[in-house]
Amino acid sequence: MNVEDILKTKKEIPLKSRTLIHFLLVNNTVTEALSAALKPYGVSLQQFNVLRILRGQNGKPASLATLNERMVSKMSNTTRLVDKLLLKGYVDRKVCPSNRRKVEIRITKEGLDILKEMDRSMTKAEDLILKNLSDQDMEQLNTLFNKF
Amino acid sequence: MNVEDILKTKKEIPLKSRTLIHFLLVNNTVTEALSAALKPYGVSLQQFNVLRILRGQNGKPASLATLNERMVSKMSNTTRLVDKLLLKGYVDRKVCPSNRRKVEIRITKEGLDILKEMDRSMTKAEDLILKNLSDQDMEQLNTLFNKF
DNA sequence: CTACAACAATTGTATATACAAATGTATATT
DNA sequence: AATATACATTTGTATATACAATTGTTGTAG
Repeated sequence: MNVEDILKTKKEIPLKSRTLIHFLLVNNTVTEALSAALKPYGVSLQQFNVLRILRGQNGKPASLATLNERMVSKMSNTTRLVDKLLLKGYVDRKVCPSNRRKVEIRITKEGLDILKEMDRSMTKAEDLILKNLSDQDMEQLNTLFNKF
Repeated sequence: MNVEDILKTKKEIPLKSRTLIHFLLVNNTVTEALSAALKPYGVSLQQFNVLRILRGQNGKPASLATLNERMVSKMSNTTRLVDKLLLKGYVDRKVCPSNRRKVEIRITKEGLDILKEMDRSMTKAEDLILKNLSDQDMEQLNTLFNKF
């Protein structure tokens, strides 16, 4: 993926701008591929993310605030995001008995099952996205990403 | 920005997943910073992008299809995106006389002026986002991004 | 114990995005 | 010329996201 080709410009783009534009372009291909992998399951990347976080809790419930901390996007979504997962039966939500301001969210058996299937699909997508990168390339990327 | 810290997990994450998660995390910080820089001007990143493309046309009009090709996201937005810019007076749209299916979109004087201001603000944001990266780091990133 | 601040989640509203269907125009086929 | 096909954009609809305001609950100071 060459930036100048895509932007169809002859002018040289300053290194910083070029890097960020390139970043955003790659982001699109990445998120498109990942979303496509989840499409058969009818969940968004964010919803998948929440399911994974809940699985990582190993039965312990998570509050909305906890989810939000671990996720990337904003709070206001989280309520409605969980609503969607609830409708699909992948999570379970109840008021926390010790602090009624909080809610306890858990992944259901059904959620765990479907998540396992999604994992397979996601792994395939990841392999495809990263097929041209060596392990060393990825290590390098991670090192560079740490500088952001 | 360390991935394991953010995800609060003890388990080692496979290299590929780790790389992609890290990528998405960086994407959030990047887009947040860039959007924030544009906020005072009341335009989204996409709108800014369109204005830049139009400036790059040097007076030549662009059709929606052209914009769409140069942009990253999807067509359906583009009509409405241009609507917004039109409302703000930053662009001008008329039916193409030689092919009435097409539209000719141009950036206005006002658009050019405001774009110049935005550029300053964006450059500052870029500097901030990339403050920990050397030129060599960025070159490396660009090389790696070419593999996607 | 009352009033007030802080907390956790939800709701409202506006805007953005994705995908499919529809509109209007041009080109090609017969 | 009439019809079908392809093209370029627009519109409809559902969903996603951002930000502010609101609700209900808990903790605390007087």
